[in-house]
Amino acid sequence: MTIRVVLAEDQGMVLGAFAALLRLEPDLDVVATATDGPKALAAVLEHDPDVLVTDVEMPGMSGLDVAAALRRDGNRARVVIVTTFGRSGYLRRALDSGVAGYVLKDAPIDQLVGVVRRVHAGERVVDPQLAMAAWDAADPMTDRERDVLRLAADGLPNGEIAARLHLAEGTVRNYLSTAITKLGVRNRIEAARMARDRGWL
Amino acid sequence: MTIRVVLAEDQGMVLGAFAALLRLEPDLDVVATATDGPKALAAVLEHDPDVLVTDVEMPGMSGLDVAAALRRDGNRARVVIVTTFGRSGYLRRALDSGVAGYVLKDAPIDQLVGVVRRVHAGERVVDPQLAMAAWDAADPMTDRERDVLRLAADGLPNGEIAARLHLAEGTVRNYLSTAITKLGVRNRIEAARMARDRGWL
DNA sequence: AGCCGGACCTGACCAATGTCACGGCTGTCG
DNA sequence: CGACAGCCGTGACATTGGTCAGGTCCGGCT
Repeated sequence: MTIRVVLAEDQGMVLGAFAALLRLEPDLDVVATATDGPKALAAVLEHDPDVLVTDVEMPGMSGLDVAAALRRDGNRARVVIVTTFGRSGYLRRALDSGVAGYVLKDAPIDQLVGVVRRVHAGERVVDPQLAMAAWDAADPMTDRERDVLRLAADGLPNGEIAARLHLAEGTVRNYLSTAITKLGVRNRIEAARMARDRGWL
Repeated sequence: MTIRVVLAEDQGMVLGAFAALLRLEPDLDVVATATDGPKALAAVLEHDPDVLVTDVEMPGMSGLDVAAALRRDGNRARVVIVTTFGRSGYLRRALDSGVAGYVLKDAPIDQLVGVVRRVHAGERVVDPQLAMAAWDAADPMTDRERDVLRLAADGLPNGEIAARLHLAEGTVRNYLSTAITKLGVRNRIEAARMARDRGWL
């Protein structure tokens, strides 16, 4: 009774290393790999695996988007997210998307194999250290503030942000100002950095 | 005659995967691993390996810094850099630091093992796709411009940048202005993004 | 020597950003 | 209903950021 796994990760070398490692386990079978979001989704639909192991940040479609899409389709595959740093905002969205496991790339490698097995057995597994952090920092920003900050983070001037969102320039300034105040920072750059670090963008 | 390797990479899970993979090769021996720059340096000094395989971005000290330090000490270890995306500026600095190999994490996993062997045999190996890109984009910024842009990228206001560098505020503005002009962008945010993407910070 | 180019540094000026006080709208609770 | 709280949207005003036109100093070249 082997566990059939699909593996998605955009960095080819890391993907290869994870795949080689999972194949070493006699009860695991890596049936397909993918290097971006859409390919990951297609691979799951084609191979009908027990578990999808995926990175969050991938070209085209994030691992979270893939998980949400599978959820909508009623696909039976259980999803394990593997990500770089503890962006607590991601975890929140991941849980909303029905993700079954959430592991940090900082963790020791054995943990990955363990989580795949436990998730397949029906458990929901989240790195405990991260689970703590997720709840003490809820996103304080409104949708509009997030929209504006996202564009500002790319270096767009207020005028252009206003044009894209069909707002007055003063309004854009206002949203940025409230975002800056809520996050307790000094300007849009620090605000963008903090929001990004916490997975709020 | 096994090749003795030290492996440095800050993400524990990736480190573990690479280590497991290299250990599968009969002619390679992973004698130590490290999760930050200073530990990598210490591990090389203690174990005197043939090859150091290291990430660029690590806490404390970058892989490039470690390579430069080894070079200065006349250490015999040959250095292979493994990094995420093709930041051409990094490659330039890497070659200056006497690095022997440079591989992208996007590449297939087999390449890593091959490069380690070829580097140990005395070759200098650089991902050819990347080697091209490195020379068509030289860093146009002066040292001072880089200093200022680095701090601006962290969100510091001009006044504070001026204080840290013992400059007048007008001077800071001027450096940022020239950097913005040279890079052909609209503001400090875009300038920081571009410089980062190209490995110029 | 005199000239030139480039990095470094500066203040004055205008444009972009951040703050504030204010309305309109919607939903909730007594 | 009326009071309240929260999000959305706006213009006027102060602060910060970007541009310009210089100035000094140093090394290379004629």
